[in-house]
Amino acid sequence: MTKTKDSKTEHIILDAAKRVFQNKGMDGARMQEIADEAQINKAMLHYYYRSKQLLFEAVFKNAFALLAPQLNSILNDESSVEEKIRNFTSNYISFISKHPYLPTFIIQELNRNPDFVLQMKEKKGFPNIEKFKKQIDVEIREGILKPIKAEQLFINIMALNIFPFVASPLIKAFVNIDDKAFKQLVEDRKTEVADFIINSIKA
Amino acid sequence: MTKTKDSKTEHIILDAAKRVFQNKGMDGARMQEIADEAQINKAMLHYYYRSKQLLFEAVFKNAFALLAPQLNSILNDESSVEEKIRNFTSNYISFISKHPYLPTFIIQELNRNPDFVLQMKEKKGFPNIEKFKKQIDVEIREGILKPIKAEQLFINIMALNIFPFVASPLIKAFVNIDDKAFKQLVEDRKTEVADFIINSIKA
DNA sequence: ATATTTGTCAACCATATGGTTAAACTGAAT
DNA sequence: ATTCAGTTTAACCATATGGTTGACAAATAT
Repeated sequence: MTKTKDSKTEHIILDAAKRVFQNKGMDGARMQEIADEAQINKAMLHYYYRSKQLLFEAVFKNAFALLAPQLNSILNDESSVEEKIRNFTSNYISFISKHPYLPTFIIQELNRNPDFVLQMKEKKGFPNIEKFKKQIDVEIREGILKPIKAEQLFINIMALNIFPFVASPLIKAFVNIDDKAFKQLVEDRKTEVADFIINSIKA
Repeated sequence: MTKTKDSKTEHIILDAAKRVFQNKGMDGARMQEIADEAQINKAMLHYYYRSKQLLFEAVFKNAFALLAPQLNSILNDESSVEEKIRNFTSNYISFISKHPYLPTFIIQELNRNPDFVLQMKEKKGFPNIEKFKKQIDVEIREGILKPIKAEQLFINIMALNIFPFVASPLIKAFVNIDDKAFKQLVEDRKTEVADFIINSIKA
């Protein structure tokens, strides 16, 4: 503890802002609503975070920092590709079930402002595919996997895991199920998705 | 032509609104910006569409009506599952490459207002999974496909095809490629994705 | 005890924004 | 030429919104 005030209020604000921003997005969120959510005066938001933009960025970075390690686990772990896929699929779905707004929030805001991702890229710990690429090539050469481009496989893994959360209203409507059935479907995907992928790529 | 004015201005407005709403979303869009985009007085927007909400709904329904038939092709066509998957994957990616904002827009706005999907569900031509379900069960019984739940397969098909467009800024950053390389990657997916799915489900 | 910094609040401000109005223009029908 | 419905515009309006200020309280330091 060198200097960290870490005032309680500051944390309460960030927490309230998280809820509001993740529900409504930057454009839909109102400073007053965040203040109400935090049960605090609106001026406090500016006292601690200066502006809506900066408060938003604090929330965003926070959210991103939560997601990045999840993805790094599949990109940089030491286990075999199959193990990684099984672990990731199960862990990721568990994780997001606890934070269902996270992926939608990040994807939505990144689309709104694509330059934003450049700032993230600077940071250490930003997910990078290089190591994964090498591993895939090795396992293909060893005959464990069928030939596939690491990039495509990675996109597929992300897509199969993340998409259901991002598109849940659409899926619920098309498949014609309620929240409860959807939850079950997602729960089943913890193994379904891994099997689906492995099935496809195993030699 | 019973009564259809279909005034040119009305169309110009809808077109401008499409561009602005699909870029910025309902909350981020400004009526003035739409008016500027249409090179027209702001009052015209209200003259033809009454309110921002109604103009937005016109745009949204329009967008949805464009997407729905694409999905129906995989749900209701007469061809075999494998054919459907190959056709859909190729057609859908071609289609969206021409309208890259469509899926993001629809998903984003549906998340903002999940009740909205209920109104869509009423309409005829709303994608429905029932027929597809039966077909999958038949092909499984015939030994053409490995056992899989139709719902999960459908989600997987949607995910693999749609996700790259929705999450493009994220993917470009992780895979570390520029717009051109991303385009190529997506182009490759026209066959890659179909192969990936078929590989996994074929008995 | 006193001064100083830090935190909190109600009231306020400038501007942006969705929406309205009343007048003017247009072009076809009479 | 006049009328009239439909169209277009500039000027407005009410409200919402991000942000600021100055007074005051509560810690913290001297």
